[in-house]
Amino acid sequence: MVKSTRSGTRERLRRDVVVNGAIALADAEGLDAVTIRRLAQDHGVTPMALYWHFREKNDLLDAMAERLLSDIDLPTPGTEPWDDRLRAVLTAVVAAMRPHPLVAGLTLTRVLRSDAGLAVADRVLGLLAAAGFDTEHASQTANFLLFSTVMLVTSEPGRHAPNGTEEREALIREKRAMLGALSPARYPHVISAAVALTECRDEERYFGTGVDFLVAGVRGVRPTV
Amino acid sequence: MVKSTRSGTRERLRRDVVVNGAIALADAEGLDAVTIRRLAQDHGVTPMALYWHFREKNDLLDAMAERLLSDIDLPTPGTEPWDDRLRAVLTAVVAAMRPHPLVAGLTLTRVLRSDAGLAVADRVLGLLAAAGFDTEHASQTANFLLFSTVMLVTSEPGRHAPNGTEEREALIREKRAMLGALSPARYPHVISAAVALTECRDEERYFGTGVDFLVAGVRGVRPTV
DNA sequence: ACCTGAACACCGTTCAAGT
DNA sequence: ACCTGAACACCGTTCAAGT
Repeated sequence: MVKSTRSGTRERLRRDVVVNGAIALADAEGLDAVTIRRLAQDHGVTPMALYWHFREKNDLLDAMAERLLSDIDLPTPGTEPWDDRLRAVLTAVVAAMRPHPLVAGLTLTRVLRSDAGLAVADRVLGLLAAAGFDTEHASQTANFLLFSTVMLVTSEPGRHAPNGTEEREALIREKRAMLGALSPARYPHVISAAVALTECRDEERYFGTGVDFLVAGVRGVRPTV
Repeated sequence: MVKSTRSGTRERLRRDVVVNGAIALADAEGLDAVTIRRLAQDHGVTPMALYWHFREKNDLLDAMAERLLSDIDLPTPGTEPWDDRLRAVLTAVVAAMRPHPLVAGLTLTRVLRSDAGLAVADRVLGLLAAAGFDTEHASQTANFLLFSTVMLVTSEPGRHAPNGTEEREALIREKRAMLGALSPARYPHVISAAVALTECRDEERYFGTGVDFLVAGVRGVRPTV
C-alpha cells in the first residue's frame, strides 16, 4: 500500500501510466479487455515487463481500485446533523465512481485494503457511531452502505455496456424488444416498465434518490436513542 | 429460456446435472473454479461434450443464475400493507441466495433474462406501484432493490471465501491482523470495528436488519400521496 | 533497476468426425 | 442425439538471461 521508493519518480510514473491505461481500457471495452498481454502491447512492451511493476495481475486490479477510491473527495467534517454529513459522503463516493461504471465493482472487495478506502470507511463508521449505532451494527451498516453506494453506479440501467457507443444502443434496443415480447398476462408490470428498466432517463434524479434511499435506510435501522 | 425439447427427459436431466455440479463447485471453490474443462473432467467426459448442452460458457452461467432465481419462493400475494408484502418478497430472495453466497452475484445481470427473475421483478414493480411510485421511479427503485438484496448476501463480512473451511478462518485472521496494525490516529473507528468488519457474529440479525434497511429506504423515497 | 525470450500450464471455442 | 480428437487463439505466470 504505502510505497517507499527512494528515487521513485521513474518507477511511480511508469506504474501510474499502466494503471491509467488499464482504467481507460476498462472504461472503453470492459474489464475483460484488461489483460496483461493487451496492456503490454498498448505500451509497446513485453508482457513480462509488467511483472516488474506488479507482482501479479491482482496487484494491478488493486491499484485500479485504489485509484478510484482515492478520487473520492471526502467533505471536510462539519457540524451538521449526522444524516446530512452521511449524505455528503455518499454523494462524494457516487461522484468518484460515476465516470467509471465498468471499473467501480473492483472497489467492492478492496475498500479495507486501500488508504483511501479506509478513510471513507472510517468516516462512515464515525458518523454511524455519532448516530447511536453500536460497533457491531455500525460495521454491518457501513459495509452494506458502501457496497450499495458503489452498486448504485454499477447497476444503473443501461450502463452495463461501455458508454456512448453504438453497441450500447443496440444492447438497449435488444433488451427492450425482449421485454416487450414477454407475456403481458404474466409480467404486466415489467412490460409497461420496459423502457425505464433498460435506460436511465434522468441520471441526476437517479443518483439523487439513490442516495436518499440509502440515507433513509440508515435512519430506518438507527437504534432509538 | 423456455425450453421446448420434445422427449426432453434425458437432455434436461443431463443439463441439470451439469448445472448442479457447477453450482456445487462454485459453492466449494468459488466461481473461478467453474471451468468447462474442470466440469467435463468431473463428469468423466470430454470438454467439448458440454458444448452440445450449452452453446457457450455464458449459457451455463445463465443456467446457474436461473437455478438460484427459481429457488425464490415468492409468498402468495396477500392483502397486507405494501411494505409488509415487500419485506416478505425480499426475505424470500435472501433465503434463496444465502446457501450460495459465491454464486449469487451471477443473478445481478440476469434477473430480467430468466422466468423466475422476471416473476420477482414483476412482483416488486407491482408492490411499488401500489405504494404510489410512478413507472420510472418504480423501475429504478425495483432494480436497485433487487441488486441490493442479492448483495446483502454476497457482501456479508467473512463470506467471500468458501464456507466453513480453514482457508476462510485464515483469511479472517489475516484481515483482522491487517486492520489491527493500522494507525489508530488515522483510522480509529476501523480499528475498533476490526472484529465486526471481518466476521458476521449474528447472521439472522444481519439479514433481518438488512431487509429492514431496504424497506425503510423504499419508504423514505416513496412519493407522498 | 528494468526489460526480454522461451516455455509451461492453463483457458474457451471451432470444426470435422465418429456412433 | 450425443460425444470425441485435434487444433487454434488466447490467458497468467515462472525462470533464466540480458543491459
